[in-house]
Amino acid sequence: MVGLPVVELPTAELPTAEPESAPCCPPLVSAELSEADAVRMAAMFKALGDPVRLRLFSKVASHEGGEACVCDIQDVGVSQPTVSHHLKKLREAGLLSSERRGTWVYYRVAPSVLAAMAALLDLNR
Amino acid sequence: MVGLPVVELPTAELPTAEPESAPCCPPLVSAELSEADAVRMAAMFKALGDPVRLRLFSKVASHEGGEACVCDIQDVGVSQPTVSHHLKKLREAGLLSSERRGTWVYYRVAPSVLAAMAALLDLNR
DNA sequence: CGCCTGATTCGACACATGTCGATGTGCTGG
DNA sequence: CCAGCACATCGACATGTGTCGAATCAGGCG
Repeated sequence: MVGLPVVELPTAELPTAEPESAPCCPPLVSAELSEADAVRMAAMFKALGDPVRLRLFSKVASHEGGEACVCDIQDVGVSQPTVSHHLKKLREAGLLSSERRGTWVYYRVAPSVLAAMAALLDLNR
Repeated sequence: MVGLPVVELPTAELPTAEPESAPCCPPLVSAELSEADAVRMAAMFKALGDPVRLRLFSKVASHEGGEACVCDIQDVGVSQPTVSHHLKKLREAGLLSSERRGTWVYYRVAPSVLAAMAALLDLNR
């Protein structure tokens, strides 16, 4: 659980795919961030910086089996298109991944995300 | 340590003298967030969701002695008023506190912030 | 006092973001 | 093949956000 290598964030799985294979999360407090690192990490924080998105992320993360279909989590007080919009943002930020199975689309937390956040805070030092 | 009334984040006020001693963040992945918690936590993430602010935060956090004056950290590629603006945002989000000593204003990371982020990720479970 | 330096505030502006209803797409079942 | 459900995309709109220069405030120093 400890000593994980810094993990890479997809940053986008849409048409706009970039190489962008660099590690995402140097410790936040032990050394000053480079501009490039700051941009990448800020994108992650920004994606979680909306109450609706944070709730959606939490619903997926805490859902049984580690995944949830949209219908399971879409009750967050905004319209269905808006939910879809926010899920897309989370996907583009590399925090969630999606997969269609039959009628439903299932979302799960991207595997390396939590480890990345831990590394970010330098908690496994 | 868990299950207590999560604390209100400042959300405003420049005087910046609030106690702010309790943890702010229920675990993010073990259970679904309430709307109120989501709003509070999202405000925190949002404050870190800008590259300039993230760099400023990192500069303060990693600075020797745990504090830095504005002149030490203002080289982030934007004008000095913009730096001041972002520092204000970080202050309002409860992430930094400031103190004037003579000519200079010193910023430091609010004491409970890092612990709060750790709790948020449920890493001390 | 007057001035210089450090820092915040103000006013303005371009741009990004969150939201909605309407519409489109993909799959299933009759 | 068509009706219907689950999601996604589109277009539009109000609001929020990051940025700047100019003005202002706060201290130190001649």
